Amino acid sequence: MSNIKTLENDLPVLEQYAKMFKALSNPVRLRIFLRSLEKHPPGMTCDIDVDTMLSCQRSLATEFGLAPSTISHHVKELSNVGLLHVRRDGQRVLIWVDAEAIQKLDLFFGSLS
Amino acid sequence: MSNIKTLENDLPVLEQYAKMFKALSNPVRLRIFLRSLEKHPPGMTCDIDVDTMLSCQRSLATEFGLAPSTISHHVKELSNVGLLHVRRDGQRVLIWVDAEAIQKLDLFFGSLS
DNA sequence: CCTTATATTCGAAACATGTCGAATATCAAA
DNA sequence: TTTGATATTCGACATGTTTCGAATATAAGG
Repeated sequence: MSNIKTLENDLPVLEQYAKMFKALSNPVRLRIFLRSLEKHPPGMTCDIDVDTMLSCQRSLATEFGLAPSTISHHVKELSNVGLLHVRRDGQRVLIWVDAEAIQKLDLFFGSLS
Repeated sequence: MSNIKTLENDLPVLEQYAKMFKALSNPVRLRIFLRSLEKHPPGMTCDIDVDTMLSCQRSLATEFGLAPSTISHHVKELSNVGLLHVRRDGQRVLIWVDAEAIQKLDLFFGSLS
């Protein structure tokens, strides 16, 4: 299943993958993605471990040397393609990775080698 | 090994991955990549199975409905980041995927889940 | 050497992306 | 309800991407 021959001709699925790769193609977004992953490993749900989820885009902004609005923009792009989940929690915004998306990407490259 | 904590702070490596994702972030390039993969599975070297390697960018151009110069450009982008190998063979140009690059990408997502 | 078939480079046009700061929105706590 | 802290949206700008066609390059065969 998920073999190359099938994938190669499934244009809609191909475009979906392309979008995910595009989301990860920016170093800033890739860092945000990995940071959220560290704080909130896939498998846990939002309700189990809220405190360890990555929050505070402002701290990311200062750490990366970018404007908060830029971080906000990148987070949105990641969530638009389903790689990240976003939820407001008071003043902060919690973000965490989508476990299924990672699995999908893992399967993609696993099926190639 | 290749754990997230390390990866997250290794900016040069991160940028390398970002470049690979960018190369795969375009549907046309993703198709070219998968096509070359099908024709020439990783593990085989160029010398073993030259005849089955993907060649003829012109046929790709007509198949994708794009100008030959556009295909040439995309192939170059893929090879620039080490995902594709290119070799002239007479009038044609042979292209095939880099097995190591795929393995690297597989490892990347494997280490996340 | 000319012709034909392929591939690449180049310049240009249209479009998308990354970034900022200002304005606005959301929320908690005084 | 006002203030302070955070996040988002918006408009603008610089830069990058995608694509083409024309010009050039490379190679095989007459």
